[in-house]
Amino acid sequence: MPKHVDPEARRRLVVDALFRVVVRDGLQRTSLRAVAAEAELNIGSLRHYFASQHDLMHFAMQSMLDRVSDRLLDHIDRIGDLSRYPRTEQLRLTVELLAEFLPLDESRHAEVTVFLDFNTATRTNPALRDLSRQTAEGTRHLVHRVLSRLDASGTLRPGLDLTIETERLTALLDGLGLSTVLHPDLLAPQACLDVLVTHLGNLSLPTETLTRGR
Amino acid sequence: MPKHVDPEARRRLVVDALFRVVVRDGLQRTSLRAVAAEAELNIGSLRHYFASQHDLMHFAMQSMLDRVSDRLLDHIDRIGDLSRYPRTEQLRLTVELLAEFLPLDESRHAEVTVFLDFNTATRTNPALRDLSRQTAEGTRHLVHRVLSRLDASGTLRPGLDLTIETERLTALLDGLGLSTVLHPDLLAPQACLDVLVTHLGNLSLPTETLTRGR
DNA sequence: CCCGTTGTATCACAGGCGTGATAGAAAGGC
DNA sequence: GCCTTTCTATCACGCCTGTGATACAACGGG
Repeated sequence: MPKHVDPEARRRLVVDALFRVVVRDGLQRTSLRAVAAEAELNIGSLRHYFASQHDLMHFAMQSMLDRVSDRLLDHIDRIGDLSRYPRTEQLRLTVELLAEFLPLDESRHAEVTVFLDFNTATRTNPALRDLSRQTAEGTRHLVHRVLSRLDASGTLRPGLDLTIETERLTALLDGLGLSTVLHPDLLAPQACLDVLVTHLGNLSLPTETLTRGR
Repeated sequence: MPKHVDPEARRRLVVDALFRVVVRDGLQRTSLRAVAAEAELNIGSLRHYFASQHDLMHFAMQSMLDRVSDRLLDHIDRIGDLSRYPRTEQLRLTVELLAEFLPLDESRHAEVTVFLDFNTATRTNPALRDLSRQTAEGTRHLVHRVLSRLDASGTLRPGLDLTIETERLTALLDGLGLSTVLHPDLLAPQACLDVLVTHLGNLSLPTETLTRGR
């Protein structure tokens, strides 16, 4: 016995509309009325599902983070145990995993755009700071874990300071996302990927050593 | 015979106030009234020096970019001909130059904060897009030039793709700035610098080769 | 059928915004 | 001293914002 409307689906619909408005007009111009219009909903309806603007924003940001997180966890699951792959393959898989952070297709481009707008907003918006903080820590943890696994497999060059390398790779991913979102014409998706490949190649042992070590 | 007020100084005063408001409250909440209050000026006065909000914003962004640009050019002048230094010194000088982009002290922190807020705003603000675009290109040119000089001096490892390396280093700088501004507690200035040093060290020939080559 | 819950739709209000218009003060060349 | 230019200060207007209040429709269990 289904209820007339599914509140959860309704919220998703609203949040999707919000994302579209943010991508199109920026978070600054994302008002309740604009979102309602985009969702083809009356503002009264919208407010029935979100008590306040803050509620909507918080829920939207949380939703975005959940989607990214889910996709990453799913990707990690699909990979399984990294150490069972040959080392060159490990690098390829790692690139693919980290590419989830990059705006390489339209969907991820939109996602990174929203991500960026929300996160920069948190600097002066205490209500969302915790979310942003946790995300930043989460990203670092993931990057650190990935690097640790590669290191444990002997794929990386010895003597790397993983703390620094984590920060370096994280900053690289952030910077690539920023550039691509702000200046898509200056940095094509493929170039973005090339940079990531180069970086990981740089952290790893030379190819001949890798293939010998397979 | 000095005029009672120097219009140029007045504008600088207003722009400085605007920067403080942006740092404190974010660009979103930087209204004419807020800037006027921060500058302890009447909004009528403010509007006498800036015909419209757009004028003020454009002038402010241009001013910020000019300051960064001036500081960089000045720094480059101070260095002079890079190739006359030993190679390890070249790296140190390069780190120092590129550190001008990083929020390592309070002044540069504020600057990067404003820079970031303005640039992210340009995504959905056509009025400032050109400025942002030129800046992005300018940064890439500078980074490319620095890498080229190092390469010409034989300080870098051979076989590097400077196009990719330019993008990589630019993204790294952007990412470090972003992290430090959004999460100062997660990435200390010194760590920021460590990452940059590591990166440049990574691009260059091993130290023993460098000292032999001096 | 009836009633409570759920959803939809409006209205009104206070507050902030950029901006046009305007009035008055202050300064400086003549 | 006068007059023009420069500067300061206010008022009012229309627009958009989030939100409280409220009325009305629609559903679904009893």
